[in-house]
Amino acid sequence: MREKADSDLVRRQNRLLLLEALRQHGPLARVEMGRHTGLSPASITSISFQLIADGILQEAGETQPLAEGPQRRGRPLTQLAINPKSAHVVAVKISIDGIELALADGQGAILSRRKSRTSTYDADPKAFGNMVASEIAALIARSRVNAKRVARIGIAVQGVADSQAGTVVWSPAFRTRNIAVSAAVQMSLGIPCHIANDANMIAEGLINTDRARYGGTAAVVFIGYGVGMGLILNGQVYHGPTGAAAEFGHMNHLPGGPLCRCGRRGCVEAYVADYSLLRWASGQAETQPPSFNAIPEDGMLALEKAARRGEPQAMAAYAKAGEALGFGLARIIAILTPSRIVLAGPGTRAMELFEPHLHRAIEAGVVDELRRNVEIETVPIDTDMIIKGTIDQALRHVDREIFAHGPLERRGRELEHIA
Amino acid sequence: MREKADSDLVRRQNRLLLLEALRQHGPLARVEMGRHTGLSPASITSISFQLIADGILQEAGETQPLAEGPQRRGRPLTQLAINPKSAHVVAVKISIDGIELALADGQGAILSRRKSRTSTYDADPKAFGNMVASEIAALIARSRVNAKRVARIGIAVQGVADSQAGTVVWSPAFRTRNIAVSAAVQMSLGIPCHIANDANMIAEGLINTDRARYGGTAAVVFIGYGVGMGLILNGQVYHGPTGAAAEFGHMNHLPGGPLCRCGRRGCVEAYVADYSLLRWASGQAETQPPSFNAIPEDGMLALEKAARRGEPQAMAAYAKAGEALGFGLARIIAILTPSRIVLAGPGTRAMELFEPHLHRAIEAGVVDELRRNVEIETVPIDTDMIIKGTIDQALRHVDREIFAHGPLERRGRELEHIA
DNA sequence: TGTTTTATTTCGGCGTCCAAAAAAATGATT
DNA sequence: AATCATTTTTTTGGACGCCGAAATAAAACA
Repeated sequence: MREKADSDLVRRQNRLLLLEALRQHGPLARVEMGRHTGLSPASITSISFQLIADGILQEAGETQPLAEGPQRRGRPLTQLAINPKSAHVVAVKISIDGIELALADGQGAILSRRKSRTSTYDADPKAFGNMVASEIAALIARSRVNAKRVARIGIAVQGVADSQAGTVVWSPAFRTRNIAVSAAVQMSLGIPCHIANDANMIAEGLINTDRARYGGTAAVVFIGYGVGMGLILNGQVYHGPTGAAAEFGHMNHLPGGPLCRCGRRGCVEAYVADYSLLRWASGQAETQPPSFNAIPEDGMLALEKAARRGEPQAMAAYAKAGEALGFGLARIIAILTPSRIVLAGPGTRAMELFEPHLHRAIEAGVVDELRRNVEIETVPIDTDMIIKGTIDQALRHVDREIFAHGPLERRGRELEHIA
Repeated sequence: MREKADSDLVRRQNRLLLLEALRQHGPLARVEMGRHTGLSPASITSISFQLIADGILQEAGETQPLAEGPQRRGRPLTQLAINPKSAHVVAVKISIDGIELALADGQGAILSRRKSRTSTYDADPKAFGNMVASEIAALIARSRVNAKRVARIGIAVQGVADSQAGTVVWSPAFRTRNIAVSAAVQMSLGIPCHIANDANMIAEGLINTDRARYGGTAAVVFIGYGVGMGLILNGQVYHGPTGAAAEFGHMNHLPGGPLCRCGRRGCVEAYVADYSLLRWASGQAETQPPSFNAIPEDGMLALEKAARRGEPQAMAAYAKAGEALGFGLARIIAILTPSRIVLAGPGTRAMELFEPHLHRAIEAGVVDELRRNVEIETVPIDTDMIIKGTIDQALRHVDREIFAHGPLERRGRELEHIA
C-alpha cells in the first residue's frame, strides 16, 4: 500500500497482468486472457490493441489450440503472443569455474551462448566489471541482434551479492571481496544491469515454471560446489534490505564445527558442499582449510559410488551432511513454515545417501505440527536452471519497468526521473 | 500483482492511503494528507468529503498545530481525525497466567479493560471458545458501547496459532493441542475475529509506532515466560502459509540439548526462557521436565540479583542463554539479513548479563559482511505492548476490510460474496 | 479597508473500465 | 446456397476517480 492509485497505475497494473498471463501460459486468445485476469472483453481488446501497437504483442502463428475434440463452432480464437523482438536480455552466470553468458529474445528463447574460461578467482577487482562487459559485448556482436534492442542484463553469482550496490560482497569465485560489477557493465554498455545470488535465480525460474506449485512459500536449496538458498515468500523471491539472498550455506549448524570456505566454523556448507564431503571422506581433519578450486564432477561421482558400495568413510560423510542439512532445514521450518522445500543441484544425485539422516534430523529439530505441513522434493539436476531463471527474471523486469508503462510519449515525467 | 485494477481498486487504495496517514500521524489537515499520500488537493477534498459522510472521519477539535512559531498567515488548517465512534475493537491476550481483554474506540484509545484469572491450562477445549466469547460479551456489556459497533476482535496467544483455521495449535497455556477459538467467538457474538501469535502483535504495534524505524526488515524477539519472534519483512509482519508466526523459541540450537516445554530438545527457548534460566541456576539437570506454571516475577528478580552479585551458577545460566540466543540470532541474520533486531519482554531486564555472550556468539556465527548491517536494540519493557499491538492490528483490519470500501450501497457484489 | 497568503472547493477534461450491442467468423442445418 | 446458431472480438456510450486551473474562503498584514 505504498503507491497512490490513478489511471496510470490502473494501466500499468492491467498491462502487467496481461503480460504475466502470457508469460505463464504462452500464447492466449483474448477470451482466455479475460479468464486469467478478470478483465472484461472490452478492456482486453483495448489493452491488447495498445500492446500490439507498441510492438510488444503480436498475433501468434497458426498454433491451433491443440485437440479441442469435436470441431468447435463459433468464431475461432485468435491467439496473441509476446513479440520475440520486443526486447532482448542477457543472462550472465559467474561461478567458481568461469563465466557463462546467454542472449535471449523477448519470449525467453536463447539465441546465442558463450562460455569464458577466464579464471575469476584472481581477477583484478578493478577491471572485472569491464571484462564482463566486453564478454557481453562479444556475445551480442556475434548474434544478429542490435545492442540497442537489449533491454536488460541479469548477472547471477554464487555467494553474497548486494544488488543495491551492484557488487559481489563475497564469493568463493573471487579472492577479493566487494567487487563492483553492475555499475561498470551498465556504464560501458548503456544497458540496465542487476546482480543477484544464483540460488535466488533458480527460485525465480521455478516460480515462473509452475506458479501453482512454487508460487506460495518455499525454500529452494542448491547443493553442489556450495550451498545456496532462494526463499519464496508469499509468491515472491525474498530479497533482504540490501538484496542479499538467504545465506543458508553460511548459517551456522554447530558452533566450533568444521572450517568453512567463508572462514567461520560450523556453517551448513562446511558439512554439505562437495568439498566438505570430500574432506571427510578423505579422512582429513575438519579444520583442514577447504579447497578453493572447482571440484571436478568425477571426484564426486567416485565418492557417491564408494558410499553406495558401503565404504564406511564415504557413508559417514553423507550421514554428517544429511544431519547438518536436516537441522538446518528444521530451523528454516521453525522460522518460516514454508509449505515446500526444494532440493536442487548436483548434490541431489546422492539424495538417497543422505535422505534418511536428513529426515531424522528434521524430526528431532522441529515440532510435529510445523513439520507436517512441509513437503520436501528434489528437482532433476539441470545445470541450466540458473541461466534460465536469470533470463526469466530479467524479462519480468522488462515487463514491469518498460512494457507495463506504455509507449514513451505516454510517460514524459517518468523518463526525466530515470534520466 | 494479483488483483485487476479498476476504479473500485483506485478508490479503495486511496481511501486506505488517507486512513493510514491519519493512523500514523494523528489528525491532519487536507494539505498535509496531500503531502503524505501524493494525491492532489482536489482528490483529497473529494475523498475526505466522502469519508466524513460515511462517519469515518470528522473535523478535529481545535487542536492547534502546535508551535508554528510566528503566527502563520493564510487560511488556517482544518484538521481531520478518525471518528472515535466509527468502529470499536476488542483485543484479547491469552497467556500462561490468564486472559486479558480490552475494548478500544476507532482511534485506538482503550475504553475498558478486564482480566480473567481463569486458569487456561486445564480448560475444556470444547468450551474454551465460548468462554472467551462470554468474557468479551461481559467486557462490552460493562461499557457504554453497543455490541453492534464492535467491528473486530483480535486475539493474541502465546505459542503456535493457526490464523487460517482460527485455532491455537500448540501453546504452553494449554494442556491440549488444537483448540478452536475464533470460530466460536465469531459465531457466538457475530463479530469477525482472528487469532495470531503474541510476538507478531508486538511487531505489528512497533510498525505502527515508528514506521521509519521498524517499517523495513526487522526481527522482534520477545523474551520472558517463553521466547517468541515476530518478523517484519519489507514493512509487513510475516505470516506463514497457515498464519503461524516465526517460532524462534522452538528453533533448534543444539541437537540433543536441554529439554524444552514443547517436548523437543535443544530449542532456543530451553536455554533462554525464564524457566530454563531457573532450571540451570538451581542446578537441575537439563533433562528435567520444565515447569508449566507461570513463574512469578520475584523469582526472576532474585535470579538476576544473584547473577549481578556474581554467583557462579546464576552467571552461568545467563552465559548459556546469551550464547544460545546469539547463535539463534546469527542464524536469523544469515537467512534474512534484517536491518534491525529488537529484543523485548521482561527477559531484557537482564540484558547486561547475557549481552557479551550474545555478541560473541553472533560474531562466531555469521560472516562479517552480513553482521555489520544489523542493529540490535532493546525496547523498554511494556507489558501492554501485546494488547496495544492487537488493537492496532484489529483497527488496520477494519480500515482495509470495511472503511476502505466505502458505504454499503456502493458494494453490492462484495457483500454477497462475504455473506 | 485592501492586499497578501495559504487552504479548500468547484469545474471541466482525461484515461480507463465496463455493460450492452454490434460485428465477425465459422459450423450446422435446411 | 442460404440461413441459423454459436462463439469471439470490436464498437459504443456511460460511469468513476483523478488532476490542473480557477474560484472561493479565511486568516494575517499594512
